[in-house]
Amino acid sequence: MDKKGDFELENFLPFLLNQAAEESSLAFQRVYKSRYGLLRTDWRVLFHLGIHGRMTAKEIGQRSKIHKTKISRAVQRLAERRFLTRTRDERDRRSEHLELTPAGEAVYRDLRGIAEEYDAKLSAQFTRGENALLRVMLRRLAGMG
Amino acid sequence: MDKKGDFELENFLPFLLNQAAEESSLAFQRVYKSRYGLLRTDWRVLFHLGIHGRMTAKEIGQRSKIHKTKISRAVQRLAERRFLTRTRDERDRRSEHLELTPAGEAVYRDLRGIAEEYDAKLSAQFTRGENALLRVMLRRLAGMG
DNA sequence: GGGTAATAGTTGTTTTTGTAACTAACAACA
DNA sequence: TGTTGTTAGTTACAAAAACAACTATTACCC
Repeated sequence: MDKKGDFELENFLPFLLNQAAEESSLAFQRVYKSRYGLLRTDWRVLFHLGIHGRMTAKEIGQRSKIHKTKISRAVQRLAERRFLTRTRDERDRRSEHLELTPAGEAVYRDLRGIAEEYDAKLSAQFTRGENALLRVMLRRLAGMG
Repeated sequence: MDKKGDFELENFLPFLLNQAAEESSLAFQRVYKSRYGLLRTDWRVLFHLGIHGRMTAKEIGQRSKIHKTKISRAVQRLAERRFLTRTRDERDRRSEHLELTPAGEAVYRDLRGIAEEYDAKLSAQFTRGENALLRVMLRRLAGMG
């Protein structure tokens, strides 16, 4: 049926990973977008702070590999909505410490619960071993291995 | 070390998939971008035509799940650069058949070779069985299962 | 100390994307 | 035929991302 060769886009890992990433992000995206008006970078930053507590924009960047301009703007949006506070480091006045406000914590807890549920639902289609292996492989591919 | 709970962003599938997708796309992206000035949607459309031969924008959309406006614009760019030709279907004059020009074919063959090589390199870190399982799982997650 | 380089984060400008509304062609059917 | 609905693809405008240049502060080192 297909014209030439045996190359299949559907087996090309970068393509397949992108499709899986997009599809699996959709349902979760709808929640943080419609419920809190957050952008993708927003919830990621929020989660980093929710998980690790106070950190600087730089530290978030190191962990997430999100570009600093995206982080800067996400922090602005989150600060405007009083989801986090920024306090200058007095030892190094270039950087500032970011920390969730109670309101930010509440959003984090809510989204985190949804994330856990959603992750469980995705994982339910596979066995325990398959899930473990998948994560190992993805971490390796992500350069987090 | 971490402040609260045991939730780990690094295990959340949508996050992990995105990181893996981005990281694994980087090297290939550099090639099609720097060598041919193509965008992500451009090479995908190009590959669909390279693999399946003549098809309409709609058919590409059905297979790839790329939105029709993105396809429309990619087709425009590819047509401008004479990588493909558009011919109206005389039976249904709303749609047109897209087909790679020899120049487009050449680009496709080049990129396809690079894609195959690159995919092989990525796959080399895993066993045969692991690779097979990974693709099955990703296809399922991508809704292509 | 003074000059140069590095770092944290921000801002401005250009590309790309997302969304919705649109055109043109066809279909269905009274 | 005419009316209404659908489909293929495009265009316009708003939202977001990418990239480069910028400010402010600290570090290095002669």
